[in-house]
Amino acid sequence: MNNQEAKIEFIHTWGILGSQWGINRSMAQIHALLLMTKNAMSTEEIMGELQLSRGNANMNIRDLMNWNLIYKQIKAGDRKEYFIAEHDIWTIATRVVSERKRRELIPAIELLDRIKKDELGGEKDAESVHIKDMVNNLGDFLNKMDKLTEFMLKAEQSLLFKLIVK
Amino acid sequence: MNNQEAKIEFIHTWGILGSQWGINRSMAQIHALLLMTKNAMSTEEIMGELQLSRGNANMNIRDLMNWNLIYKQIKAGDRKEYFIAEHDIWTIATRVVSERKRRELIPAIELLDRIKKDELGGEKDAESVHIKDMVNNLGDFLNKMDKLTEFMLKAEQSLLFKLIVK
DNA sequence: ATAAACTTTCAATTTTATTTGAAAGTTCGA
DNA sequence: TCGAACTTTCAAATAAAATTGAAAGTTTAT
Repeated sequence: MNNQEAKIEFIHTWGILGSQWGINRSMAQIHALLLMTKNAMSTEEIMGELQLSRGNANMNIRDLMNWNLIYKQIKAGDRKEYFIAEHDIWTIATRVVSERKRRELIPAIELLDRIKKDELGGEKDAESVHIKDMVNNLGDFLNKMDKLTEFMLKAEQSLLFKLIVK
Repeated sequence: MNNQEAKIEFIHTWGILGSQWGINRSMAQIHALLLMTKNAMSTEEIMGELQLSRGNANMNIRDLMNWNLIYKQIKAGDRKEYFIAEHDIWTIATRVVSERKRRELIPAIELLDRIKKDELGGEKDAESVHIKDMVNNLGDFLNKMDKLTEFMLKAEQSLLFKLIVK
């Protein structure tokens, strides 16, 4: 019945959800914690709040920085590093899309390009033709998806949703 | 330099890619194999081709059927079940989007709805206001994403890409 | 009703991913 | 240059996920 409880519930469940879709629980929870925290937190504070080891906290904080989902913040007269989340949801979304593109889409496109270039032959039997068709179709589709993500990354949030969602 | 080699390379690498983005290797490989195979295959044939145990093959075949990415096919005068992949790339894409929506988006929307309804209080301090704002903004955004996936699922392929990709 | 042909289940095992925490590394002020 | 304050690394431990294969279950033809 108060916002502190809401925050705890959010962090807990976001961790479970994250782990269901392939993001490790610690990373999802650190992100959830920083999302719901207005000000920057130190590694110590994060470790304490989520009961994580130093190594685990450090490694997942670095991962989140690689995703550009959190930033380092320096406080004057303090040697500790503090971390603060990107709080703008549309910015978060574009960062996630851009990272998924880099990890999921690009390697698949590269695979299909390589196969097309190096391996596809001109055999005319039905199975061979099918393979060639599938490689081509899948390659074309993935390139369109790539364009689609580019569009989204360049578009303004309001434009995208006006266009699509009325 | 021939299509059979292309098929083998595709299956192998698709399995690795799949496992990098949270789909288990067996499932990704079975899907790749059936994608690249024109005709339906039996469990035995799949096991043989990919060197999987019966249990593993059976379980991942069932998963792929739950994703609606492969279908059971019965051959007259044969008791074995055969499996064939959905070969149309746009149809595959809509099935994947629809499954990811069900698994990734809906649970997150439900979490935020629940928090909004049951837990958010009216505290006025900066941290509490921040939590409330984030829950609301994230909830709104996820609902828009839900609309976006609905749009994609209803749209024709050509419409979507004409609209977005010129 | 039986048995052969086939599919599904699941406890045990193996593999992979995550987490820990102490040690090594770095930075900075005095 | 030293050492305190802090961050990073990484081998070992733990936890989670995938895989195996034999046993149990199901279906069908006779």
